[in-house]
Amino acid sequence: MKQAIYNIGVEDTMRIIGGKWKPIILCHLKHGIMRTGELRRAIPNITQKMLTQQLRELEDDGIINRKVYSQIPPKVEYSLTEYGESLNKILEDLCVWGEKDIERRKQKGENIILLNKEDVAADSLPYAD
Amino acid sequence: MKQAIYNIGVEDTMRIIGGKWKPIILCHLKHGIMRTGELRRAIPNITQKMLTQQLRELEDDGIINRKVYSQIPPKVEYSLTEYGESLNKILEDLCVWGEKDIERRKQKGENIILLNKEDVAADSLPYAD
DNA sequence: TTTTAAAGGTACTTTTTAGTACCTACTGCA
DNA sequence: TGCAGTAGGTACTAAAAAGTACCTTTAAAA
Repeated sequence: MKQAIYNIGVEDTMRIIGGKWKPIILCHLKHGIMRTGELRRAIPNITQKMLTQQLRELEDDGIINRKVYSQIPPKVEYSLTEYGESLNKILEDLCVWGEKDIERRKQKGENIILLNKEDVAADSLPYAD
Repeated sequence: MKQAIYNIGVEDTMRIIGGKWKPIILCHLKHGIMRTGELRRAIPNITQKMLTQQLRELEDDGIINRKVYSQIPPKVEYSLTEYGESLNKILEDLCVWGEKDIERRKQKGENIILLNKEDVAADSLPYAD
């Protein structure tokens, strides 16, 4: 059995949700169940390979569920596990912080664009400013 | 001027605080001012090069301050900017989630160790490696 | 006189991560 | 008949990130 040694908790968190695609995948899944194709369309530029690979790792870490329907053509649904949902607040905060940061940089004259503010559910979320 | 396009806020957040070392550096700096050497001792295994490089990038993104004292030998202090402090809650949550996750995995029999629950830390102590 | 400590620079190499291209199976539809 | 949609797998390559080794400056201490 291989041993894992961490110096600080955040190392473990980042091992699990870090990288280029995992935070994005999780930020979509926190809204509910999604099929593979939905995720692929929701995440422009991700390849089938990277999507599947990242989903497998998240599944192995107990963050997401993979539900396979035995039918043709195949149907697979992904969702956060109960444990994965313990990340909901963090994921939301990460999204919102980024949205505000982009807004801030835009104000400063940077050429920066956010395509989907899909996350905010704007009317239900009071901005603490 | 180069253009930055994001599909979702979390992409920007991760660009700024993601990677192997930045979350760790920031989790230390959220406790207050630290000198370069303190950070180096607090983060075992980080090299001088990576430390400086990551600190520069965080500075460029407006997250941390770099205060240079004109003296020999040199003295440089790093701290979160006011803007950087808007990440405090997120950083704390990332740390705590990881600590709990490590505890959970340990209970499940995984061979996993957390050396410093850094929030009680004497994080300026020189650790032998 | 040599060494140490401080902070950091730079060229180069290695490792890790991500991307490309092409493959599977099955069924319905035009 | 042949292609689209669905959810993958796999070998190989490219790019990004991180690591190694060695360099600088200066004052004080050994």
